[in-house]
Amino acid sequence: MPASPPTIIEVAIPVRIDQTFTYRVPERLAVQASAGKRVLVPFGRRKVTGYVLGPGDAAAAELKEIIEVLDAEPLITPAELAFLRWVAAYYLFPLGEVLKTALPAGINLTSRKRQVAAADGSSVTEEVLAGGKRVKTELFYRSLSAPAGVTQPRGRGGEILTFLGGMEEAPAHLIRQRFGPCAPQLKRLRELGLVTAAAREVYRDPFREEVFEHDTPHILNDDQAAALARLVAAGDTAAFAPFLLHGVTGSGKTEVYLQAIAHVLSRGKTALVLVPEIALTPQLVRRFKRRFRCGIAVLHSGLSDGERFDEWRRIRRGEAEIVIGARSAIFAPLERLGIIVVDEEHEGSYKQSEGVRYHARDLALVRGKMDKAVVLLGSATPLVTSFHAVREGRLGYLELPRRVRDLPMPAVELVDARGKRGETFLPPLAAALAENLAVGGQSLLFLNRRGFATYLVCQECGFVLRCPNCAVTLTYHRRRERHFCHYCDYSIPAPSVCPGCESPSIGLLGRGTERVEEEVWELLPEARVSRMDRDTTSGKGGHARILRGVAEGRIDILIGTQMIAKGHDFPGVTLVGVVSADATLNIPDFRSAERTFQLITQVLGRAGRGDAAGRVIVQSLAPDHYAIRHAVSHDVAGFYAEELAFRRETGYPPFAFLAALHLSGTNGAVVEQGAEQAARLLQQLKGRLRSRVEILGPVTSPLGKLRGRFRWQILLKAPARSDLHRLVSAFRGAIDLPAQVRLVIDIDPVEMM
DNA sequence: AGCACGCCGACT
DNA sequence: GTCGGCGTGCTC
Repeated sequence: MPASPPTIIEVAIPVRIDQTFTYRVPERLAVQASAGKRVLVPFGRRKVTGYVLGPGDAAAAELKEIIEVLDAEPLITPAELAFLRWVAAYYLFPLGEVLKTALPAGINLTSRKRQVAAADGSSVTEEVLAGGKRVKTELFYRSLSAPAGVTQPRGRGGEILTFLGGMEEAPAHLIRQRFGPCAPQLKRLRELGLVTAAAREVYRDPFREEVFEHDTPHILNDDQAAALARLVAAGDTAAFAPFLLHGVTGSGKTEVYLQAIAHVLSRGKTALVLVPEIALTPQLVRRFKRRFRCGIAVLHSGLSDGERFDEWRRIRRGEAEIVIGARSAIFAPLERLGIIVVDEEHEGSYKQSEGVRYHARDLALVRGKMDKAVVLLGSATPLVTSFHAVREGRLGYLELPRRVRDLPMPAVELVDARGKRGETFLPPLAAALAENLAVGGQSLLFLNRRGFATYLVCQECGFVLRCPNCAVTLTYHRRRERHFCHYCDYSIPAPSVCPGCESPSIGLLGRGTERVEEEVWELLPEARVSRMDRDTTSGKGGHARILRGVAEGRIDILIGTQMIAKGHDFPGVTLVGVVSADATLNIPDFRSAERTFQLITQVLGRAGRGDAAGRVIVQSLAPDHYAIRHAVSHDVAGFYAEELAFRRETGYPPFAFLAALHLSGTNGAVVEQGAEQAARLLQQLKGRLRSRVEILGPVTSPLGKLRGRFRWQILLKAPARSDLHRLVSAFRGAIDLPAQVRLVIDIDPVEMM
């Protein structure tokens, strides 16, 4: 006998409360209200969208009735729900919020209270239901044989008719694109009975306009072929199989992704490709569209809500076999998932730091394990934790040690800049820039700091210009004649005298890309110079404009921040100069050496053209530091060995697990009290649980005050993940902070295998 | 996260 | 005298 439909259901609501809710289902909705669908429910004084988890327990509390079932079919499968439950439990975030994050934005209905002017002039509060993305429809035109007595119209109407005659049918946007605004003509054609129009559901496709030429798989070199063979073998076992694809820059990792995915598709499975940032998706999508004729969907935050909803629906319906997207694409509703590729797995942008604080790189491994898929982490500079997992045998190792066509690694010259802080270009770099310009080569200059000068200091009284909201110095931007806070965007006009003592002897110290640009003008006035950083790429297509300039040879020297180190191909670049390799080395973070090594290695990989290895000059104030030494000698294994020794000694990941509790608020004293209260509770719980977690703090966050909020943090270090998780969960259940103090729990992303 | 209730400062 | 600031509590 079939189970009778539940009359009581458990519902997850997207609010910051760590509990689910139970509702009654009226008889008329009983059959429809199944797990995975959305329901509109009364919640407090408003109506909100919730997610049905399954049958509920008749609790003691009085239950409200659901108002409506919003979906005909479930939005998520039981397997997806299991994954999202894992995410909620692991990151200590309410399941309803996790579900909302995983689903396309803007689909939910909520009631809002609004002040509405009444007829008599007074105002009344009115409840309005808002939200809910709809499917988009478009008119499709089709030509008919002309009815008797109707002559073919002249002018634009006739042109359109001829155009339609040559094809089955055409959507309105295509006609508009070819003929410009033509609504009156189309209306006339319909009235004459020469065309018919039918509304049809369409997808808002971000790549609609483009046509793609096909290409065929490239021939692999021996390393690529060996890597592919292992991926193919793993794919055929249909078991969870995680790999690190460690390939030097230019070694052809993407071609391995493409062919591994082709194999997965041939087995009737699907593929998910994660990329670190939106700017890199178009070029990758084009490469995929040229190779594959199956459905490819794109998911990232740069799409409009409508586009994202449509891409999501295509995937949900099984119309896309490949999904390419940024971190949130880890939640893509792909079924029969065969492979997850995480490109540039070391990139920090895989970490979501608002709302649900997940790490997509880690979740790829979790989801891959649940779905029995191959997980392929690709990088030229893998995370230290990934490298360690390889050594422990938890991650398969695929190596591409050579560049395609056996292009040699660039020759790197390390220049000791100690005692020469005032000089932007030491003689070797200045000479190399001039030589390269003379022979018509392109150069890249890398400095990971934007603006002109890092800070303003008074030579008279020692005053340093700082942000009133954040504990950082203000960076001087010459073009805009202002000092900016790079954390909160606060700015003030550049003062001409010291704001403290009014002395005119103020100095601008520390250099950024803007100043490097100026100094290149002075050094090489005939060079065509451009700069690429957040200040010059802010507008729409700002990225593309500069990249095109370089590609078309209109730029001799490109100066940039880490933007130029990542992903983009600069095929004509024969010289790379690192102005100061140390800018990122001294930030107070145990990962700063790792980040510096990765950044330098990535930027070195930009050198080389055709079959010629490029030339690289690295200026450094710390030429003996192991991160810089190993980066310039391309000694990846050497760096990891030293970094792992350092991590072992200091007790950082992968030899310990971390969590951070961030407390913030506008009242410093209250936040500090909250932090102390939290630390005391942690100590108590630690004793009770006999936990081996180390509790550091409370301490003020590195930035103390950020964007006007006071910040304190408590760091937790544990030898085992389970230990850490038990303590933090217990803490979260027990803590009762004043409402002004906001608590954010950051479970540090470390290896998940 | 909203949303309303509630209790203290500067305004028509 | 009220408008409105945000501190506090609640949501099946």
